Amino acid sequence: MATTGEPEERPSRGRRADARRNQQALLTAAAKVFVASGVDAPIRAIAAEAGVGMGTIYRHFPTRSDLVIAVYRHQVEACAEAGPRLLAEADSPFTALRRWVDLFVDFLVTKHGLAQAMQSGGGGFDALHAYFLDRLVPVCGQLLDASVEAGEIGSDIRAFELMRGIGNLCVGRENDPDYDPRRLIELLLRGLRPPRS
Amino acid sequence: MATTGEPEERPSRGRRADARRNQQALLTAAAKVFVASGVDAPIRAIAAEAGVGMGTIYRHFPTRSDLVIAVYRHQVEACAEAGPRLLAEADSPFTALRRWVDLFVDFLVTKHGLAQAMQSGGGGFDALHAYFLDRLVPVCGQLLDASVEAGEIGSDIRAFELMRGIGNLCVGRENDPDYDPRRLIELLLRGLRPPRS
DNA sequence: TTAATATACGGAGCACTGCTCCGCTTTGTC
DNA sequence: GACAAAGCGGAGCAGTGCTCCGTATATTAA
Repeated sequence: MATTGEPEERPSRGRRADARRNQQALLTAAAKVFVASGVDAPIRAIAAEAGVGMGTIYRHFPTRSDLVIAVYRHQVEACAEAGPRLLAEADSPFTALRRWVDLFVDFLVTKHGLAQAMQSGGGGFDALHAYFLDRLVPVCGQLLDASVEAGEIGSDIRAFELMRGIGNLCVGRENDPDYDPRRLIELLLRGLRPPRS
Repeated sequence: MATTGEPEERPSRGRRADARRNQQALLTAAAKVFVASGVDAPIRAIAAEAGVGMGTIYRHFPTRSDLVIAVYRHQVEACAEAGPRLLAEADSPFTALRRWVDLFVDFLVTKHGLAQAMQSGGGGFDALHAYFLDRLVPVCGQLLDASVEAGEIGSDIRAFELMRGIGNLCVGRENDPDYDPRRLIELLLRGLRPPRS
């Protein structure tokens, strides 16, 4: 079963002080290790970095997903909240969509292995997959709907499919000069435009 | 170093009879296990299925890539050879490209985990990645060039990037009714069309 | 302050996997 | 049949995920 939960949302009221400290230390350590070794770094390495035992990390974050979600929650939220804002600010819904996709891609490609993990790769990442989708698909759907309404999009693509495709295109070794996911995503977006009359 | 290989191309002349038998048994066993458990199935499982020891499998196929390549070589070759043929047969270069991509996608999505492995996921799959690219990028490039020449393509996408994008879009659990990579690939191809005048 | 209890900690240990290494077996040859 | 070369098998090591439970600590009550 996927753990749905916000382990660090409630700031640990009523729990023991050492537990709170350890949870914070784990988040900090995980962020550091993720940058260095990717989101599928050995759990032991994160525990060591935080100076705690294996049991502690599993108690606070039963699955890998829980830890990754906790580490990146703020940024995912920011991305989700940017959707409506862009829609209000931009010249047109499609421009907003384009910018939002850019934001999303920026987030993905700077996190080593996150794009891979976000696609239900089959590790302990199921909850992560669900979290991203639950949080961002509606936002993407809103941008998509607005673009359709404005007649800027001809295709009947669904938000889930688009997001999954974008995520997939971001999978792979970062810093590869021969592969820029943005270029392909631009192509994908261009493919959404209505057929020439 | 990536083994460049063709271990089964030369039909084992001059080698001992048991070695030839085992190699064949391994190919058969691997094909079966790949279907059941994907291309990243435990090596032990393949060895067991073939009724040989660990040493034997590593002697014949030093890396996982070597084994995967050997198992699917025929189909990759068929795909590579289909390129020029389609170019000759089809109404237009872009139609040929479209059909070829279809062929490629068919191949990828029916092999559990192959698309994932083909993108240098970082396992023992480096040689596999190189093989696919060496063999298919030139074919794709030919189709792309012909399409550009015919004025059917406006973008300056390179073959490597396109193939990599297609491969990426095919990554993920097969048989997911909510995600059809073909739809996104169609969008991608549509995005290649020249901008409306 | 001290005692009692719930809470949390730590890491040994098991299962699984990749890969190597080397003593033993089989094959081909004379 | 004897011999060397070729090949085989699997024990064993290292890395990893995850669990389990004896021990330590924080908190509360007295």
